[in-house]
Amino acid sequence: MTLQEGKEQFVQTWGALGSKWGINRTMAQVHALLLISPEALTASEVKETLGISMGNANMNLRALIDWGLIRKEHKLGHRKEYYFAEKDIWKVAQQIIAERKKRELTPIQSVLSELQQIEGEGEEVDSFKKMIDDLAEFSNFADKTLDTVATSDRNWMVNSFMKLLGNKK
Amino acid sequence: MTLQEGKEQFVQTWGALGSKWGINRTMAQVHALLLISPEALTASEVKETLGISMGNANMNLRALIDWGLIRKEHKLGHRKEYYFAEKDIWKVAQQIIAERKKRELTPIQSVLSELQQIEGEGEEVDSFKKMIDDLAEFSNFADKTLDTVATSDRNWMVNSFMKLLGNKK
DNA sequence: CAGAACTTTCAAAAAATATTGAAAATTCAG
DNA sequence: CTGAATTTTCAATATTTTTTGAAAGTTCTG
Repeated sequence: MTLQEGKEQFVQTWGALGSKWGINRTMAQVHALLLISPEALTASEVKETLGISMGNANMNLRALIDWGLIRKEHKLGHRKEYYFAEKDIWKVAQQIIAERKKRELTPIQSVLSELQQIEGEGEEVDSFKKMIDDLAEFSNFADKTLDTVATSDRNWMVNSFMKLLGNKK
Repeated sequence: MTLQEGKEQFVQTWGALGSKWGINRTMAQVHALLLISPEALTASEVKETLGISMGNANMNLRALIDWGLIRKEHKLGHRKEYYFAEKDIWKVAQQIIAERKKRELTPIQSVLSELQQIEGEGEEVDSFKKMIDDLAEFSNFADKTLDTVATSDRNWMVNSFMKLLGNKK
């Protein structure tokens, strides 16, 4: 397999993975492309490489900036904007965790608190409340765990989990 | 908020969450419905409650069985099949983790090993290989961590992560 | 400051995904 | 076994999501 083939397969694979996780396939491909690009790229280069329209390239680049996964760069003497990705995979993971937590976990927690307020008594109400309580407890656990992971450095992560693995039995 | 309203909002919310995570909205709603249903339900009841077709109900129920999140039950003297969900949220989480790991992480790891085989030399090849290596290392870490989480009981999970949180600083 | 280069927006079109409904298959009571 | 009840399948349809492309906006050079 040549470098070129490898890069293409990587972009495809990353795109497929993204779409399984509720992330736009093209956005994931743009991210993949920038991850393996040593140099910052222009929107036009992204457009050409992936065979997408300018508007599409632009929208997905902006979405990636919103996610904190890539940044813009002005090159002196150049008119165009250059885009480059955070290359440290551990930081990438932390950023994704932090964003999804903010976008999804927090709203769920607020819905769960509301649902804990339902009125009425009886077996049915109790069992509903039990499920909501369990979910709230679980999401609390997830919240704390993800916070810890998302604010830790790589060495801490690896060490702690290795310890965890060792302790288990 | 009444029980009925609460149940409806829960089903809606769970459906919306699922669709953000690459899970069919209706499948997530069916799951939500069974999670908060003290009794096992027939496909017809699911169809009626969610206002979907029989075919759709059937397909999503089967998908949930494939995911190991619900099971069928034959009731003596009844012709119909009854469906019920695993209610222990920690087990549900473990099941989802185990399934997604099997369906997504494993295939990615195999692609990454292939990509480590690319030929050629030079700066560009080295930086590509570096990224692939980093991803492989990360996915290994994720694999082990998720394995640990997915095979542990709830108390072990809570305790360990609480320790982890305590140790951090 | 004019206008070329580049970026952004967004309504319309295309593509991908989910749903229906009707037919086929299966199951089981009588 | 028979046939009514129920479940399953899947091609056609509907819905949702993504992409395009053209127009508007912005920026910066000369």
